[in-house]
Amino acid sequence: MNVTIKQVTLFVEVARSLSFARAATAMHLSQPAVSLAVQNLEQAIGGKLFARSTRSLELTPEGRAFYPTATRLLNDWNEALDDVHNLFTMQRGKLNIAVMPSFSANVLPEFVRQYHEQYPKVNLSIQNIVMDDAIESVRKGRNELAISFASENMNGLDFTPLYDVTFMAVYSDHFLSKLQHVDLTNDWSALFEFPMVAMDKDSTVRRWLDETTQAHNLQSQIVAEVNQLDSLGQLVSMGLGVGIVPSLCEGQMKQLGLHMQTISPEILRQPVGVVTRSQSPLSIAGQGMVDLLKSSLS
Amino acid sequence: MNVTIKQVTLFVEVARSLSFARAATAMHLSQPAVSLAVQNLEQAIGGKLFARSTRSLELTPEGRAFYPTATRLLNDWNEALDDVHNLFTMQRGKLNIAVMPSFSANVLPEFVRQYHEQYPKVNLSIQNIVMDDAIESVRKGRNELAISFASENMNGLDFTPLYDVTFMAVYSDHFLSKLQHVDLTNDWSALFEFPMVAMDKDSTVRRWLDETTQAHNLQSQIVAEVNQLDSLGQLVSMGLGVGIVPSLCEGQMKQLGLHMQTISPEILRQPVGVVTRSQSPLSIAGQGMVDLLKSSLS
DNA sequence: ATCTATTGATAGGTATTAGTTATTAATTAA
DNA sequence: TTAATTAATAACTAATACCTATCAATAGAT
Repeated sequence: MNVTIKQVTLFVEVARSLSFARAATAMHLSQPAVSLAVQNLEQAIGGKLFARSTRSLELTPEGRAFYPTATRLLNDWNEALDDVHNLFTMQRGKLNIAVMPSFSANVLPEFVRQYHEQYPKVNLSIQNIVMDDAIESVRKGRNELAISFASENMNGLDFTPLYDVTFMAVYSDHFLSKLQHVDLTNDWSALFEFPMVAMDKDSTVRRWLDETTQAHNLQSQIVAEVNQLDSLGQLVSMGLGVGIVPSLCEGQMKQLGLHMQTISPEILRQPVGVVTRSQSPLSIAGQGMVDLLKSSLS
Repeated sequence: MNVTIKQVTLFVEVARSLSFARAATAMHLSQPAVSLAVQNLEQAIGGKLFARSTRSLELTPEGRAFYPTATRLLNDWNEALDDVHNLFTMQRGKLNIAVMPSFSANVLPEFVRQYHEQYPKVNLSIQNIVMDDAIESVRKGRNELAISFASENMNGLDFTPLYDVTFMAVYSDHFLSKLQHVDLTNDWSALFEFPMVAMDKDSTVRRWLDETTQAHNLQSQIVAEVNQLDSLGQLVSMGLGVGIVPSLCEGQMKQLGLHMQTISPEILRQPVGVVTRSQSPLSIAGQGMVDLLKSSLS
């Protein structure tokens, strides 16, 4: 016979109440059931835990020695199972995610607030890194998921699109008179007559911009390169030139007193989505994140 | 369904081997049995521990989180049960006993050696106190058993006699010529013609001696009172007088170069035995002690 | 693409175990 | 001595753990 949780539980209950009958009613069992269970436990561990006569019941020295150990075992057991259960019901848990900068600067704060409201016990760790690194961190397993554009190399990764990012022209008062009546929605080439402030060469946004201008045989006059969208906004606001930024940044740019205008959406349109590992299942906390992203961003 | 040890054991085994089939053979079960057990466990804790398809098996994030906890639980469990088992097989254990001085000075050392040889893992704690305190300590539960004479008040205590202690006369060369031809076995009154070294008034041995002399209308000339048998021996060896000591001390006295002679045994004869609590059962280690005492001292 | 081998899930039946009621034995209190 | 209480035992029943047989899915080989 192997020792079971139930046997030890019953031992503790009998030891506590010093009565087989009372322990039985407390555990919703019949008295013989408890009697048998304790007998089996005693046989399994090779000695008596109780000294019993029909009218008196007490622990043997070994029973007395085992009692605190037994309660500790049961407590540990229940606590551990509770912990896993809470993991599933998302009352606890830890979720590591990676987020690309353009998302983190704009949509993320409000989104994190929502997530935390819904899953308050989940410890959320957000890593703010460039797209390629974000995707790589998911591949390596350091983060459970990433929110970013889709990359070319997505071997072993799943991409769940959330929404498409379009790009907008941004400019200051300086260019207002020349641009406010131009319809960039149909033809964005007019934009290339102006000096331009762009992101660094290694930025994904810049790469797409270059590819697209090349494909359309356009020539851009880039007068400044920066490595942050915010810096780009600063330079544009100084009248250095116009810029092309993800529409997500609209709020950010307008705070700098800049004007924004939609450009032909078919040209520069990129899906933003959730990157996860193909084989690895998501944790409950991670699945909750994906669900919330889907419902609140589409 | 309640979570069982077996279920968690199987979870750990499957997680370790990353195969239901291998885990099954390792645990001497069929594959469906393992499958069912893990399913039941998953249902009990409210979520999946494994992400399984027919050709690939891996832990979910929750399963990964639970795995170390599960192994810890199982280790604790087995270790605790081993501990109790060892308590019963006396590979471990602690035994507190009280021993009265006259026993501890003579018989005890060799006896402890025997006990330790037989039960090497038992941590034996010996308290060396006077008879009444020894008995009281058992009543209070501070010691599991005591080796001593029987006391008058033994309410709630059991006394298991081991052997009878007789008393002997002890004297130095100084009294040799006068005593060596006297037959104290039949008539000990001759002893009272000599000055006597005795134990303190509060010693049990002294009390019995006084009671017995009074009952026989004898008059003792006590020239010195000491509180230790060894001191008594010292004074006797200086020729101060004769003494009456438990026969157990024969060796101790002869080492001091003293002579010993049996006195009429019916007069001063006291049973030495094991004192235990009536209701409380003995620990296995304690029972072993009693058994050894019985077999080696009777 | 098709076939084969492998692996986990499912279904149905059986053996084992856990739990039940009824009864007995022992012991204390009246 | 009797009544009441308590744990152990016996005999039976319900629950469940486990087995065999089979199915479904998939990766790798042909």
